Amino acid sequence: MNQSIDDRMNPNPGRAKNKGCESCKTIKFCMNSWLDKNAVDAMERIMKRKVFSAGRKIYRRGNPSQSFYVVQSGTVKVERILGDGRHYVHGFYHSGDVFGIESFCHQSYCNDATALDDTQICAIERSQFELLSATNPQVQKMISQLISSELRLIEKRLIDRHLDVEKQLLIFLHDLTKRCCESFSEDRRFSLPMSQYDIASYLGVRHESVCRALKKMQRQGVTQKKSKNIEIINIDNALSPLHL
Amino acid sequence: MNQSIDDRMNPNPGRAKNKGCESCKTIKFCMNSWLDKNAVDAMERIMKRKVFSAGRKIYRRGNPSQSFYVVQSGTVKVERILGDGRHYVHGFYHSGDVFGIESFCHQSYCNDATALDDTQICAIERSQFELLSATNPQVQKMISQLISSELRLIEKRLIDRHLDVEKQLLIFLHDLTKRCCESFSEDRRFSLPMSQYDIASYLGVRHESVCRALKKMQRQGVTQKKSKNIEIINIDNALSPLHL
DNA sequence: CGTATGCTTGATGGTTATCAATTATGGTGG
DNA sequence: CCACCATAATTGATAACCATCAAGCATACG
Repeated sequence: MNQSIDDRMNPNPGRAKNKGCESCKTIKFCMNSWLDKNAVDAMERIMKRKVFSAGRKIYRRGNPSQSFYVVQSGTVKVERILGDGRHYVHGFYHSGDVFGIESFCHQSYCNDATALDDTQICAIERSQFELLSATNPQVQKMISQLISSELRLIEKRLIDRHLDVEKQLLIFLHDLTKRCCESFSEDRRFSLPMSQYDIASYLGVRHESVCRALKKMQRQGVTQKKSKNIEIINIDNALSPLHL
Repeated sequence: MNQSIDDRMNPNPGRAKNKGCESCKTIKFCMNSWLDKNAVDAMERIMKRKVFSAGRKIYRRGNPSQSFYVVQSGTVKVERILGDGRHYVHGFYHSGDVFGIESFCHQSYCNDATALDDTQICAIERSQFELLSATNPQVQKMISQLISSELRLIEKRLIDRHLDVEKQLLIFLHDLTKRCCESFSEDRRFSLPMSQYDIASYLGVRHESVCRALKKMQRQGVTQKKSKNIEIINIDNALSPLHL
């Protein structure tokens, strides 16, 4: 409850040079894939690149929701603390993901957003975005599509929540692998950017359960761990009975 | 799996006379509350009223999602059958609710929609709606707001899913009371439009658990049952420790 | 009046929350 | 470079909750 202790809000986040979306590695994931050249150019003019170091807050619940964001590199955790003290993780966002959309139709942010890594993001101001959207139907449609994507993701989690912890964790790691490893056939070793506590909050279970499930997967040879890195060995076989 | 047995799709649904939104009892809940007089008139011209009797399908998963809908009276269940055979209930929709929005950004419907009562609805064709939306920023914004509302509801369910069945059921009945009873201070007796199986699918639990929880609430005097009617006696006291 | 569907109840086992305690890890300052 | 601290991860024991299976009852509907 003592906010000042954990107050890591970045008072003056680093600002990266705007090099243009053409040079951005995330362009193939980014919202620009919805848009034609003209719209991309217009979007590019209203995007501001920023850098946050690990642990910094990007926005905070209750602040006016003036922008939404695209992750260029790194990982962002979007969460809030519930009335009963639990942490609810709305989502983890990786390179190419759009976040802050859950608050787009609200005056103020519903969640806190925190950089888990050193993270580069593109900020899009809503006021400028709405000017653009008023004249460009592609841009209009984009925002509905983005909110709709969030809806699908949350609904998927709602449906998966009846599965036992181990299966939920398999699905979580599988999705993470798809996001974090460039190509799926390549190296599947990566370090988990979030803590077991974060994963537990995301899945709605206790951190002890996450720990035990991870251990069990290692014993069964589904994953391997070397220091902080995790490697997915044969997750597909483990997932196949799940009717995904 | 034998679809024809349960094939209750209405081949030729009744069509109610369009009397205009002014005379519609749901106007205070309806999407029209977002819009000014001009936009309401325009919406009114593209809305078609239809009647479905209990058990009829309004749309079906996989069909092209040409319309979305507002409930005038009655109750609509939106659900789909998952890969493992479970029924997942996306939502129940009552007077004034908008449904079909979950499929707005898709080519085809993601779910089946079924009338649980004799139900009157307004259908809004997407093609006509998008023409309207291209020139009217209020209408544009409305669709984002509607999808965003669905997102909030689903997220609420995701968060509540860790609660035990009895608490989830309390919350469910509380929400239902707010929707089904005109004023909250008035009579809180109403008949549940959906089966215990439906409620169980909505909450992601077994129907036996729903039955036991309902019985327990009756024993504790939280609810009373007379034939098919249920009456909420003192749900607020039961809900107060839940930090809602 | 028979059948289908929904509802009810009991017994049992499995999964996870909970509480408690210990070990590892990373970062900080001396 | 090491000692120290805070945080994260681990492990064990126990109890609560719910799924599951099975069987019987109620209700509606033709």
